[in-house]
Amino acid sequence: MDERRVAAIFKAFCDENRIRIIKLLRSGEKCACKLLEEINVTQPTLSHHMKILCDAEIVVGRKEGKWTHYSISEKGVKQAKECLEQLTTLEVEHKNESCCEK
Amino acid sequence: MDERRVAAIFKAFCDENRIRIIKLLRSGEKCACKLLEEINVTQPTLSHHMKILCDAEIVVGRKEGKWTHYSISEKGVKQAKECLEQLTTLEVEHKNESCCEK
DNA sequence: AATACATATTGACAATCTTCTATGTGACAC
DNA sequence: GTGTCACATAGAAGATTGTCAATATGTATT
Repeated sequence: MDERRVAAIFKAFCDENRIRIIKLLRSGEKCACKLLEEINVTQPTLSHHMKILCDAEIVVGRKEGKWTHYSISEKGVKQAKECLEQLTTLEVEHKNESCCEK
Repeated sequence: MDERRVAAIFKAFCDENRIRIIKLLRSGEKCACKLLEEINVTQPTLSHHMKILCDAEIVVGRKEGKWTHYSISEKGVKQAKECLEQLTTLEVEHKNESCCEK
């Protein structure tokens, strides 16, 4: 996965309000109006954050009439975890000798 | 863990150059000068990124004379993984009824 | 069609972030 | 001490992001 995509995924977790939103969604699907009641931003700002969360695929939106119900995407979360794992696992082969020895 | 700290941790993974740096460190400890050769930024910019990575505790620096050797922090990575896990695991209790029903 | 409601989009502004140049600091060699 | 090297810090410029008010879009109701 390229650096650009990785950055986009973890951008979901880089803002305090988005983290609050994710935490709220742990208790299950919620519509935007309910989320709006609980976090202290205007409706367009919430909409903006939901877009970032959906683009990162951490959250999915389900439209139903006038409402949009948001929930945590198990698939997206799995991908984020795998991404974090792959990014931070030390390589056993090709181990570099340290540079700049005394 | 509070939202501010969570955001700081994942900020480590929100920039393309920082992701490149982390990837480079998968092959083992590297000093700043070596990292500088491989990513296309100036020395102060690298220093700035290393500070963010160290603050997030994803990377640790080890000073040795003039040099600083950086490596991935197993402890910090573990914490980030646990944080991601905790943030995205659905709660079984207190399951909310969906709002805004037709 | 007219209205009301839920959400998205636009445009502007402020805050934050990335990057640079210039300079500072600490370690080693002479 | 003087010079050099590796890295950090300060300050400024430009880009990106978060936020809001205003407006648009789409859906249901009357």
